[in-house]
Amino acid sequence: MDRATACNSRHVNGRGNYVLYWMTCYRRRYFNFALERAVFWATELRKPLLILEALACDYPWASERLHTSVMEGMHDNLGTFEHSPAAYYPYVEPSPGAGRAVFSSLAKRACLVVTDDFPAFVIPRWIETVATHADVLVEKVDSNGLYPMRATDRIFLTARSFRTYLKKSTPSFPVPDPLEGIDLPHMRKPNRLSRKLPPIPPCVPRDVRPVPRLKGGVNAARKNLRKFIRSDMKSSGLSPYLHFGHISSHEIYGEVTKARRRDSEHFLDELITWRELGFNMCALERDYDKYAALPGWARKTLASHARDKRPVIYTPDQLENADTHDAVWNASQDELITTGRIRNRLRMLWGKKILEWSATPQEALDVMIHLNNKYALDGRDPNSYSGIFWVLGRYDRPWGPERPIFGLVRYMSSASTAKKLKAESRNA
DNA sequence: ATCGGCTCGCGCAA
DNA sequence: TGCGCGAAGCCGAT
Repeated sequence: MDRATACNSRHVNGRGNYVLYWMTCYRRRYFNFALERAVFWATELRKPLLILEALACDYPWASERLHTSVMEGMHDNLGTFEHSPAAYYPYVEPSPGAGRAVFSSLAKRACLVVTDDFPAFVIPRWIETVATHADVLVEKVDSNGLYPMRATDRIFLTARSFRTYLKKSTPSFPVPDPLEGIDLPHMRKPNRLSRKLPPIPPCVPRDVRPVPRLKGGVNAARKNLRKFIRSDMKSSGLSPYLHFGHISSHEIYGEVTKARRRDSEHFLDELITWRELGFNMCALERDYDKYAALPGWARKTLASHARDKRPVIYTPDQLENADTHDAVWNASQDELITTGRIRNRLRMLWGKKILEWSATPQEALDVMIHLNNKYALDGRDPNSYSGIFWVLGRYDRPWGPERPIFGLVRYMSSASTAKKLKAESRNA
């Protein structure tokens, strides 16, 4: 299986009480290779399966908004795992650090730990810490996309070459429901765990409000998928669900293909080529979120314009508060703050202007990462980093004429973006 | 409304 | 070695 990776060289403890699935990113029952793997181990060892869906409270950019989405997903999962052969427990960390003790006491009694292999944000560090301290085997499993992200060690620099590579590879699919028809021993409720969801802990910052119109969880995800396929196939709105793992790209691919719509090609390219291109970068490039990982031509051309006079410079605070002279840009930043998303076309303009209005490209990068991770429901994801770095030249090519600040990095203007948006809404 | 040129990396044909 | 082509553009010429 090219989706499972051992994270330490410890052994499976056949005398453990259960197999522990530490669910951190694929927060779902269905189409989940990691859960499938955990079920395999539990069956093999004839042990109960304990699923711990964990939510920390002190990771960077933790907010009421993100907690709400994840906990809505937990609420759905309480339903989906009810009457299943596995023991499912949501765990919402009540205060900073509390989760460590709970996790390590659970891991002590486990035969092994299976967890989600996610290549970005804090997850790789968490897995490393746990793998170092655990007394048993820790396995991470890749259920991110149709193609295993570690099947190659080549970092792809253009979508075109990645597309050609994918055409030559074979996608692999998890079973729709890994718990169907499975018989496992039952287990007693572990201490300190409960099937009830607590309120959002007081330590979670309240400054980024939830988005009631965009409910998290597998039920809302599937509802949105059905609606998307029934309608125009233009903007799916599925990226927050993909990010939290409330739905898998395998299921989306399956449903879209089943519908046999002729206009689905663009969407599938976005879902597969572009989405998995981002996972390829994060999985294989250690510095995926650092300025230094930009392509050489982009760094070179931006450097040669580093000392260009900026007609306007806004501070990170002014940008965050949507306090610029540009109405189109302010609207996109407002949209990000209130809805947790920016529409596709505006998203790129949003970044290009941050580059134009920051003292240096490095500062622009910092601001983009901060604002996107803080407010976007689908932030902190390989795809976010693709979008942000695209602004600075990643996956793009040079475009003349050479301009101030941008050099040969593609430029965008608010006026023509606004014009295109208007034309699009007229056609709709 | 549509077209080419701006410029680089990659894959493929030769 | 050369050629065509590429997520989201812009600008000026027709």
